[in-house]
Amino acid sequence: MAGKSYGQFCGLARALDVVGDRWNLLIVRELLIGPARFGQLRVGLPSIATNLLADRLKDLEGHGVIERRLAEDGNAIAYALTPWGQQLQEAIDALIRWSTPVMRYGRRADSFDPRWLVPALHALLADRRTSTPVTLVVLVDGIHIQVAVDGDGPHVQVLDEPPDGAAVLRATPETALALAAGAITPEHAAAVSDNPADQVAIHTVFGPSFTRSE
Amino acid sequence: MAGKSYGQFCGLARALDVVGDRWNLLIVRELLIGPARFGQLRVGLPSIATNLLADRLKDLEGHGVIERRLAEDGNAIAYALTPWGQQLQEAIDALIRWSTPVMRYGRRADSFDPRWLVPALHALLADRRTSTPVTLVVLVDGIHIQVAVDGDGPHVQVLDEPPDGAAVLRATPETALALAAGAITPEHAAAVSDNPADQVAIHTVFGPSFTRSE
DNA sequence: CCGCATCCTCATGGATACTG
DNA sequence: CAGTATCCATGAGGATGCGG
Repeated sequence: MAGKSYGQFCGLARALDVVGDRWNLLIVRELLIGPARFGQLRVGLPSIATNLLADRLKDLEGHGVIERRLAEDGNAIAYALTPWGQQLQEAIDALIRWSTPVMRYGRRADSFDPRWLVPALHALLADRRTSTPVTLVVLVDGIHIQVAVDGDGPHVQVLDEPPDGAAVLRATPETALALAAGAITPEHAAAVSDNPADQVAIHTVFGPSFTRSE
Repeated sequence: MAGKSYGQFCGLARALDVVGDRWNLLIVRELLIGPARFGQLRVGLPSIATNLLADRLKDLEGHGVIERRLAEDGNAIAYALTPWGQQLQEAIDALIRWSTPVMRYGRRADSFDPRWLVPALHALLADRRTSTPVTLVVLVDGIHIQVAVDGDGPHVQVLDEPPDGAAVLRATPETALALAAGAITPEHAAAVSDNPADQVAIHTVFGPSFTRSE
């Protein structure tokens, strides 16, 4: 059921023994966005075979990376990361940052789920700090993604319903990524917004990467 | 030859399209220690099939992660990381740090190469900074590993020949890892050394993890 | 020896049908 | 909806061959 161990007394090899099998880190990515049920995982992992998803979930649970819970609606099962599993965010962030050269090629024929911007924005904005908290909502493909930056760093989450009164930046996936990666300037992106208040949030979140005091 | 793409417009998925196949990150780990020839890679990757190693090297070269060079001795081929490939260190560091819970089980029946302590020590000491540079040599299984910490962080490398005059800590693999991970105190390790000068270096390198000014 | 290429076997992944 | 069972395609693992 599980992949074969490398049999090496090495941290990297042992980490890969746990999460190195195909699909495993993508499942963790999905659960990093939030707890999910089997069917929801299938949506975020189009093209995974159901038997593989079931196998991987068992493996990850057995290794202590994820756990089964009761879903909010009572009797169904939901999967969620354990504290140890959540600590994979640092590694996933690093891999996402490393991938920026191959993301510049654009979407091509790949599938896309706007919720994937959650880990991406977190990774690319990981070093952001602000003394006064700032919130910006990025609207991509009809999904509202809230990016809040404070003294602890960025906090990114999907909003279930459109916010009112918040600064909103409507963007394509490519634009949102390029902005977070610093490949295009906030000035360029801000042009698409008409609200002056939005401009401040856009510049604060996506501005130069050194620590900002304001 | 190469594994199948996930077909997702997501940084993590694209990163895994490049380095997610079995053995790939372990090959990068070996090259992070230093450029190596085919045969040297086989030593650091016991149990890899030679055709797989050849395949993976082609894949990684094709993706721009590694490159073929002329070895030092002239006409042979050596493999080395490209600048982009070197940037995988951040991700590998994160995976190594994440693996500490599964490293505490000890070596068991796994194979071991003391050179694997190079990425491990780098990962576990990554946040160390000192205003005045400190150098400590860790001797494990007859291999001398130099750990130099300065204002830029730790610099870890294998020494080809024993140093003279430097502080040396003789340790088992488990002890070296536990020390770097903060699982045991420098006092405990320092007991194995008899040289008072060594004690300073041991405490500076392996002491509490907050930034040290001295 | 080193750096692969070829062949063969079998475990794993992938697609689809099926069941509680 | 949440998986399990089945079957086929593919890639890993291991042995061996072979030119430089």
